[in-house]
Amino acid sequence: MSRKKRISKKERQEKLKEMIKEDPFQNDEELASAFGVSIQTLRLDRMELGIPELRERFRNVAEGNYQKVRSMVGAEIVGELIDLTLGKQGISILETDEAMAFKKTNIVRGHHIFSQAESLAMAVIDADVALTGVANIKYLKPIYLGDKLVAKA
Amino acid sequence: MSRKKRISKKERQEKLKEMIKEDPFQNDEELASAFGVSIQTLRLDRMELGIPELRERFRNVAEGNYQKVRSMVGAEIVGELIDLTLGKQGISILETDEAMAFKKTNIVRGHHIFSQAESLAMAVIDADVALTGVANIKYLKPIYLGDKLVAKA
DNA sequence: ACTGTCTTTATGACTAGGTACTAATTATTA
DNA sequence: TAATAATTAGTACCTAGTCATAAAGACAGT
Repeated sequence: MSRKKRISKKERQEKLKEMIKEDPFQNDEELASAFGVSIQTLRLDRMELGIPELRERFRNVAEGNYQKVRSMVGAEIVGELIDLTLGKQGISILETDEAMAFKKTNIVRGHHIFSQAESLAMAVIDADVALTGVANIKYLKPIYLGDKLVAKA
Repeated sequence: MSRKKRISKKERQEKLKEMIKEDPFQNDEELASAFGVSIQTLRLDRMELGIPELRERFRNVAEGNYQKVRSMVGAEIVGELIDLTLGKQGISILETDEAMAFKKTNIVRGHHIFSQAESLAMAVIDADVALTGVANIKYLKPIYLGDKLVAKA
């Protein structure tokens, strides 16, 4: 008479994966009690799924994101970064470069256009959230090597 | 006859601040040996400067950045997110909202304009690095509630 | 030279959030 | 019911620290 037939291992693990994708910053205790299982069980699940421990998850996200920011700050990737005040504003200028385009066509990859604006924005964002307009970049026309992208209000 | 007159406390702390700004992901041991002081000294320095421990630094960067991404994925903040393929492209539409502007003037905060484009770009960026044009948003004119921002190639 | 203060280093107890392993208990199923 | 799978418990250990206390070293002024 199992009053609350707990979900199966497989089910649980599936949900665990989702949960961690949604919010990777919960420790084993929190996750375990979310499923109503012991902490050991949850750890077994994590192991079986190859999910690293909380601190490593923090590290992963932090380093991953830091690289993006660094990729901006370090001029080598984003180009020249002018006047970046974290949390306030930033301006970056980048000459298009071979590495950025399809090597064959010299057409700059569409999503890089995004990236430019976006990564700058990333640097700028901080505590305040809420945005404004419409990012409406839709590959209206291909950008060629040397072209410039202007994001305008 | 101090052969290698170690730098002063003040000097050391100044450099420490810089080092951590440059690369926040070093532990006390690494930092201490970088200065040739004991780990305790370095910890004192950190305390005096109000620099949190490594794990907290990880957490800060991770959570800070995760929020940015989440703020995009979760439509409640960025608005409607259309067609976001991580690592490839993304389009988001957002109606301006009271929360985004200065409550008095109804002028949308300048850096949010950035944020819009940038955070989208963040979502798009992934493995590929290298960007294209020029983000040239310079508060040419104030954006009012309901206005739309168009980033164009 | 001695005192007082600042700085640095040492030491020990404690913490979070784990890993790794062993063992025992509880379900489930053939 | 016996075998197998799943869960739980318990212990020792780890990292990267905190916090408090104490001792040792450096340097200045008198």
